[in-house]
Amino acid sequence: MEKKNTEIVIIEDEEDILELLEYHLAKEGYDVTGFLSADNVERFMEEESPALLIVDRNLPGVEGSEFVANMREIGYDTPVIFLTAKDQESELEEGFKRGGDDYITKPFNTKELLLRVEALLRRSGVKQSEKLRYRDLILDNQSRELYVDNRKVELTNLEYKLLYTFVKNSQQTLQRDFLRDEVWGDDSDHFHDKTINVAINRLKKKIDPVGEKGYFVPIWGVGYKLG
Amino acid sequence: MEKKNTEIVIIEDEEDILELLEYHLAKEGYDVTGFLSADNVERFMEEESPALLIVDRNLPGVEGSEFVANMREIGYDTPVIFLTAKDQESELEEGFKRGGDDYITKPFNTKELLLRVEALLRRSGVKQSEKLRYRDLILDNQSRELYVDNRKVELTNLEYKLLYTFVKNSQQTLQRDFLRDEVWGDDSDHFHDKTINVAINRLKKKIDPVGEKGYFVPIWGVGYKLG
DNA sequence: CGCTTCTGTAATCAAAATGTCATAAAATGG
DNA sequence: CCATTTTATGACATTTTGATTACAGAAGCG
Repeated sequence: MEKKNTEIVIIEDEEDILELLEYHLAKEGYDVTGFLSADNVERFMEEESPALLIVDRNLPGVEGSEFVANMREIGYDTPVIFLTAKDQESELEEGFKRGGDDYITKPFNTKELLLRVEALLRRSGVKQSEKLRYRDLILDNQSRELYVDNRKVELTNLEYKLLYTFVKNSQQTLQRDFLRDEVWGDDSDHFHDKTINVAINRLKKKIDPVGEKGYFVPIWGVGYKLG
Repeated sequence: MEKKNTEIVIIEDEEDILELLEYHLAKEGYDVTGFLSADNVERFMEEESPALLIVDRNLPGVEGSEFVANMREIGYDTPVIFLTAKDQESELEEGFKRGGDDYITKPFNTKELLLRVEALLRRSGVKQSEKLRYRDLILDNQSRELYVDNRKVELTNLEYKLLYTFVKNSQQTLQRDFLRDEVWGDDSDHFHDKTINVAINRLKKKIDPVGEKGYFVPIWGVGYKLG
């Protein structure tokens, strides 16, 4: 999912709705944190810097719009989507005026919510970095991170370059010479025969420790290709 | 009105609605230019750079969403509000996917439209926030001050630039070359390998003397990223 | 000037990554 | 099925890189 690392905070006192939201957003690949009240949200934001807030207008204790107004005052410009049960214009207006960026009325359509979330994130400049994917691998060149089946896997520089080269040229069989030039650099003198084997072996173990995925298929006498 | 000089373009083939929109938006102080079709809009945008487009989805000739998609393709990222007569989810989705930023269904409530316009303009950077945040760090570019967990911390010029570069590009892994260009300047010849290490080390000690926050994560052989 | 502060350089150490080698396993061609 | 070639794997050695500290030149400032 391309939204990895995008954190979303939801503040909603109705537990059912909170869970529903968490479920759908998490399914889209967002990192979601839910709160039943605005109480500890500020502290959380200091620690995590979420990209988006989804806030119920009618919260117990501090009103949702009031909370957002406070956030704005102390300098946060995190985008906000308000949830509002009623469809009254005055409330709606107040929400916007206090610094909300969008709102949606309950009961809401999940798809619409997701679209609004996406649009708001795009608007607010959350970088949708270009991502390469192959099967369940996702390479994020912006942050130089690899996700395997949505789990982050740490790679060394060499491993990353190697995997990148393969994913960039999936479909093709990559010859050893090609890999040497592309990954190690043409200048590489004294290139040991088995260096590539070892490197691929290490990479394989990191992205598929069990060895059931068969990402790399050796082409005898030629090189490797993705499988 | 503080919206003076903010130009808005409306493309709407129903003349009544166009006039209505022009009237209300002009009353709010925007500079409004209406078009009955998308025909001459591109030329207009080249000359005027409006801050916002309001586009009917169902235009004669070129479709509204198609028009916007074209605009995006040739590089415009002007925010767009779509007007759509129908309430079909598929259409809705298509509009968002093609790069529109919001939509509103006809018949619409004028007040809501105005609120959306306001929110969208605010979000798209008409109003700049001078504060940059990351977790519990607050960088105030106005005064060049840094607050860590609401305590002011003095930074040297270099340190500020360095930290600013990181916060501005949180999410990303910043390569050493990039940092050198960005913080030290491209002219910097004879750049010692470890200069960046030392600079980051000093910065780390200032903003996190205990060393428990882990702001900077080294990416081996590449650079650093915020963690 | 003389002082302080900032910042680059160098040296040392530790950790991580990568290369090399030895051996096992697998594929190929008779 | 065997001999040969190629690849896989694990252990070890080497190299590269980063953290940290100390030092010294440079820049600002009174």
